[in-house]
Amino acid sequence: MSTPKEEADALVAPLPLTPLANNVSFRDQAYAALKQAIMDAEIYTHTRELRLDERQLSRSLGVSRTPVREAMTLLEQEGFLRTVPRRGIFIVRKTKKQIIEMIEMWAAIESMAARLATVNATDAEIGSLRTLFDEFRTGTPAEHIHEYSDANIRFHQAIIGLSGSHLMGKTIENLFVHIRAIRRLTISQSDRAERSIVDHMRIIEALERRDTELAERLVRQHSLDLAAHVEKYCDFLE
Amino acid sequence: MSTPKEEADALVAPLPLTPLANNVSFRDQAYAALKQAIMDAEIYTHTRELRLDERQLSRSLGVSRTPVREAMTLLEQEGFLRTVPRRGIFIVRKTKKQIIEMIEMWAAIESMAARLATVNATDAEIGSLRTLFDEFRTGTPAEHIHEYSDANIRFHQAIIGLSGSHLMGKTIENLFVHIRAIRRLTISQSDRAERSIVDHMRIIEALERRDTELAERLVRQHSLDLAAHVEKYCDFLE
DNA sequence: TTTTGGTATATTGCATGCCATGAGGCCGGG
DNA sequence: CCCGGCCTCATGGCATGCAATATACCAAAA
Repeated sequence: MSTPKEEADALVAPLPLTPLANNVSFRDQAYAALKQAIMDAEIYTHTRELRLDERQLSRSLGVSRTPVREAMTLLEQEGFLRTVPRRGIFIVRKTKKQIIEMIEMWAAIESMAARLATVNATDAEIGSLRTLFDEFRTGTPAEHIHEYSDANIRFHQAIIGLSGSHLMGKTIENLFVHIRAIRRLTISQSDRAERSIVDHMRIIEALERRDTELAERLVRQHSLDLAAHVEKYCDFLE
Repeated sequence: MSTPKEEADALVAPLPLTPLANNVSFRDQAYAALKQAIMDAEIYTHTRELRLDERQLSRSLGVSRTPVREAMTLLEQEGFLRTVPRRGIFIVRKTKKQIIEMIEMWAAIESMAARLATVNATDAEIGSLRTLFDEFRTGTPAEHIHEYSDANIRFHQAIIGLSGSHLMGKTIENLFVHIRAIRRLTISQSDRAERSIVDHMRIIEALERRDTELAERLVRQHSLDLAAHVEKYCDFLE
């Protein structure tokens, strides 16, 4: 015989359902689609200007202009687009100075993240870096630049993750969209790939030894080296 | 007698004009107005939830909902608002953890800015910090907390400015909107104001001596001290 | 009294149409 | 050939109306 309480429990049917996906508004979908399209555009491999059209995009996405406009408003604030009234909406190509600023900002954030990681992360979390590192090392740089570059970025994002700072993760994410676009153009130059592997190994060791100052310095220097490299050899970026 | 080349040069009239300010769309005006209103809302001095209404705001601003919506889309992405479909739009009150993350990010950026400043800034630019410092010191903390706090923030923004990084300036600007809101609540506690003056003086001296490592360390520690203070004494933040 | 179902209301999401504007083409004059 | 004025229309900015739905309230049944 069941008590009233038990009957009630049986009736509410505690099926473990996921709360449906509420945040898939057309605006957010358009935002994601446009951002992906911009990332895939390989904007630094050619020089013609890339113009978008609200109406055409809304037709392509099958929604009205309003959510597309709102998505483009977001992308404009993030620095991916620039809208000029009555001229069009253009994909922004970053100048060399802007890219260097982004790399310096990356250096600032990731070095602080490394500092925090030596204090906050568990040994297991730090240890997981070695997995990513293997992934990174085994990708033969010259042949699989895409996979190599992506593994590289995942490694750095993992360090940010170790800091436990959600804000840093979110900020770096957008920077990497830009940096990734030019990284493929720089990673194959000189012996940067080889040196990256050494740098990454040293960073892991410093984190494992909880050497706060060293980890911070190594991470910072690794990024600033890239900035210096871009400064010297990437004049093709305007 | 002038050559044709010289005549041409004379005709082009190289007046250094600014490209006019075209960005005064209703959307941008609404964005500025709303952001200011949020900053003035003193959201941390009371606990009731703050809801906004699209239509009421559009009536207040004298425009339609569309530009207001786009402005709110921006503010939502910047973390000032949170919209819940068919519920309303709410001003976000940051949790203690989020505020600490913002202060850590501030520490990351400003310490890197100090590093860059020791390399890039001119003596005159660094010297201008002393002006701000006097402004900061003469504001008697206990009596004019607002002016004091604003002068404080201007000092830190000036350091970011010395780095020459536009990106860092823009990023810090939004962080400070949040940090300013709680700074007034913390600056009067203990002897933080007195120590800030000492810290600022040491930072200026390190910059003047172009001591990259020291300047970076002092700036970082100054910010991280605030983070630790908030961690210890600001439990009222949720 | 408690619960359940229905309905009114409030509020955002989206679609659509109009408008102001200026970029670019065209033409006529020099 | 060059230049300036005019016209057209593409295009982003904005206003507005409809749709969807979360919430509150109420009435009726258990």
